[in-house]
Amino acid sequence: MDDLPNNSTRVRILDAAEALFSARGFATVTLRDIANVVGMRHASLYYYVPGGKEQLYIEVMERNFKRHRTGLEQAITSAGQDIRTQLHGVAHWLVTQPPIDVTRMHQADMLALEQAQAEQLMVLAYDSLRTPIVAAINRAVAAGVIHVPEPNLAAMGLISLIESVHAIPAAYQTLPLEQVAQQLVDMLFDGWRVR
Amino acid sequence: MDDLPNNSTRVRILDAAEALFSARGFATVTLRDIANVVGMRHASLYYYVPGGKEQLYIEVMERNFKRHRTGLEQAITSAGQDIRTQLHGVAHWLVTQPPIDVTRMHQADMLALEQAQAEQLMVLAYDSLRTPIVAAINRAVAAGVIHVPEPNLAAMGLISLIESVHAIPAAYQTLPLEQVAQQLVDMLFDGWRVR
DNA sequence: ATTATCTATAGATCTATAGATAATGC
DNA sequence: ATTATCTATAGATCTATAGATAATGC
Repeated sequence: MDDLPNNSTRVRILDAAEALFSARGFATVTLRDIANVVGMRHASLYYYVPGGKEQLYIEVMERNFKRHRTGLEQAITSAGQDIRTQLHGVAHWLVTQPPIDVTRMHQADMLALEQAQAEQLMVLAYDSLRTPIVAAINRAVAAGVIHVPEPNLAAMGLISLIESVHAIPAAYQTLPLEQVAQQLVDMLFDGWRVR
Repeated sequence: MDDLPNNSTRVRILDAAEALFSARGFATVTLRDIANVVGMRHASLYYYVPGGKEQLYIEVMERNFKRHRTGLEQAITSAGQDIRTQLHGVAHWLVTQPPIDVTRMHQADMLALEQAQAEQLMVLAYDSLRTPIVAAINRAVAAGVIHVPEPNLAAMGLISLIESVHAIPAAYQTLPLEQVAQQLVDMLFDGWRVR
């Protein structure tokens, strides 16, 4: 990486870009949108990110997923040994982060990138999100506490389920997202079928 | 509605637009993309849809959700009384339809529409998807077969979980989507916790 | 001097419209 | 005559670059 002016302005640009790209995707966000949040003209962004919109997206998403990997690992570790509590920790972490829409990334955003970079980014995304959760699942399966036939599928399904809280319109939000996400986790953990 | 030239070409345009908008969203799809699929110049689309891109999106999505409502109801009805089989029917129906990404719709696509139309469309979306599934849930709850604390949340969560099959890259698709969707339904139905 | 930002603008692309032309139906 | 499609183009917007200007640090 080139570290030209690695100061706080650059971080503010990345933060603004991350929030916007995460919520709305590559095509829907313009450099003007990002510059407006930071409080500068869009041309000035090229001083901090010479590669332009595409580099900005890739850099921001790589940073995002690397942070998610450690964030998820810490959320699970600090939750103790109980798998349900660990999953609540996962839900809490995800809800306090910018939204992740893996389907939109895969089906829309990646089309704007060169294929090699797109594939690399998607691998990073899947690995970062999946690995910590699959590890927690496998430990609980080994302990005989849960039964999960397809841990990889289960981990990505859990992510999608939790992220679906961002589909709820403001008018319907009676509870804080944090609690809704916990309800969704409990639903998946306990299952619909009566016991 | 104006029914100008309500022939098969118009239906082909709507079909192409629906597939593209559903997969990639409003901003990522251009009128050229749609016209290319149909095999005409993008200017010719205005003959069939004078309201342009926005009308096309709204009309296509309204058609989409109305079809989902009846499609889901029929999938559930024709599945018999067993709730698990009914949910497999839901999964089968959804997987054979264009993908639905409610989060992307809510957070990105709706920004391109006028607020009143956006709200109306989102209400139609939620009602069309939720109602048939909530009805099935409530029947099974009344019969004492399942336990679902928040049926509305559960229904939308189920949709998101099933639609997450579209986040799987082609290289990882070892099973047909139909079967993966069924695995996800079973996972939610049975739950992770050992019985 | 260097760093950070701005103005101005080129070039590409997209939506939408106007008007011409070809194909079809009476 | 009407229906269906095309060409050409206006107007808007977006990414990106060039070069000017202001602010900062030695």
